[in-house]
Amino acid sequence: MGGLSTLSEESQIIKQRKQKALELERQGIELFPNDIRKPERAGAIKKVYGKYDAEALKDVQDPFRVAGRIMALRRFGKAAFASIKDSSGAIQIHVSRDRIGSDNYNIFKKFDIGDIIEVEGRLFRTKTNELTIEADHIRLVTKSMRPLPEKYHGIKDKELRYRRRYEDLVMNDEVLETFRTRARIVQMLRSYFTSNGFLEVETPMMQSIVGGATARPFVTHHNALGIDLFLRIAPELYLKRLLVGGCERVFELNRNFRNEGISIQHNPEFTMLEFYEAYATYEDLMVRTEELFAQIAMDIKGDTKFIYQGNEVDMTPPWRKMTLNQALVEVGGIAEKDLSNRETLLARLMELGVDMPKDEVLGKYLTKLFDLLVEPNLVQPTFITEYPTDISPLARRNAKNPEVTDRFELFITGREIANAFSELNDPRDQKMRFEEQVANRGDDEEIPPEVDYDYIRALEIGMPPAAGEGIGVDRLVMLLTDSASIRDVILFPQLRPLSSKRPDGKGTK
RNA sequence: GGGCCGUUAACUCAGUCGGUAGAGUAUCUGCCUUUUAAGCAGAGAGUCGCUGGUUCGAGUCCAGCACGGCCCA
Repeated sequence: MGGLSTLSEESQIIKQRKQKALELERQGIELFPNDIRKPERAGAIKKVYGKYDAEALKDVQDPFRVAGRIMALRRFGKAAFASIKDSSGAIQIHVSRDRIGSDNYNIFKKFDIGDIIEVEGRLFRTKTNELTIEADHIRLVTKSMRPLPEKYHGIKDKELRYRRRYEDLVMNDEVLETFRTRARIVQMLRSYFTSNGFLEVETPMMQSIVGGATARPFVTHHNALGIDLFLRIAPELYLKRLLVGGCERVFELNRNFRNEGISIQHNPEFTMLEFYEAYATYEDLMVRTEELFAQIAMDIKGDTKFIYQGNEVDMTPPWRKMTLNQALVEVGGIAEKDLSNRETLLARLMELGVDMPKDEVLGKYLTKLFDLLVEPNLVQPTFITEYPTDISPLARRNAKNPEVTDRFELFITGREIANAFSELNDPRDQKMRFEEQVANRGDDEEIPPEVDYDYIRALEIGMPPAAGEGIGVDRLVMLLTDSASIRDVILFPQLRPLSSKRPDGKGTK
């Protein structure tokens, strides 16, 4: 696509625009002035005077001064209408030669769609009853050297929208709306935890030993220390060190990095909220999660029931709870007697087109089958509990059945949104599980290659009984903004660079 | 990693059976002082993603590659 070239300087439109800019400059017009006083906001003016009819506006003597981007321009020789957009909304202006004088009007004639301008004048209503500013003064604020996308269809190509989010934001108002909602959700999460006595902290993004999740990390190198560092895949082990240190309620709201595939619900860097609460169990966290999510839904949607991608989601507590095995039987159609039968599980996986090694722990087979057969069907909020211990190395064993842990994952609209458990705080058990993990690692890059003995040491100092949870913030935002792709809730999602050169000259792959 | 689809003007898109490139918006020129996807008349604007191949001739057919989307793993 021609539009994807980095700077298509040759385009005649751009040449013409630069030419016009030069002409304005020669006439002594500043193209990028820096003495614009803070303008009034289009949205605020509309909010107040939207109620005034033509008669009432005649009594409003005060002029209003706005600044914004010209989004539409309809010229008629000696007068023109334009739509001026700022971050609060758009307002129409009317510019006539008789009112601003022919010198100024000739300058205005050189303004283009996309330019940012300042306009001052009184309000009136047009024949078609649109609230409009009759310009007394008009001034260029920032010259635009490049044409905006088509005014009616805007910018639709998803690749262009993600690569040039600035243009997407200019053209598609709902984009800013989505990110405003995102900001509100983040703010609500933060204030929920803060007001419940949780301390917000920041723990290392660069870690010398990865941990806290099963995922391939990004590797970087610290020159002065002469060591490789990993971008964190989770903050968990540091937050639990803080529990040891006496921070009984902590949370961190920040980015994690996982060196894995990119998909409609995966971005290499994503935002996670992790919180830890001493003297609580995973069952307490279920209640907390219900309360928190219902509260956010009420605030954003005005209801705990809302539509996501055509399906109604009902977040009214309490939510459905099932054990992993129950879900596999009832939703996944696995026979109960097969749940511990490696051969039949493997055979079923083969049927589904998944070839897994024969020597994996049973939990891997069960969760893989769950991913395929159950997860997509969990549309309404559902807590899945009793995850096998062999795939939950940081979770506390269930008191009655040590083969499973006191853990849940939360699924909504067929996606994992949260993962929580009562924390393992017995350093002996933790050490055993870590060492076993590392011993069986092979060359699995998703498993840390070394045991974090300092974390064991911390547990030996003593971590109070606690429960912790991670919430996928991007996915929560997707749910509440009815976004189909994680890229729609991340301002600058990761894409392959357009022209990255490899040493072998073969392009980017 | 696999499958399907896409990539043509700044943007949104057509392009038939293989015959040498089209529209709308935007831009430029002219007309136009109440329009709102303003209107009317005219003009300019293209490495048809890239590289090869088949052919007298390729946007179109074939192969490879790049980037993206969706689905699967």
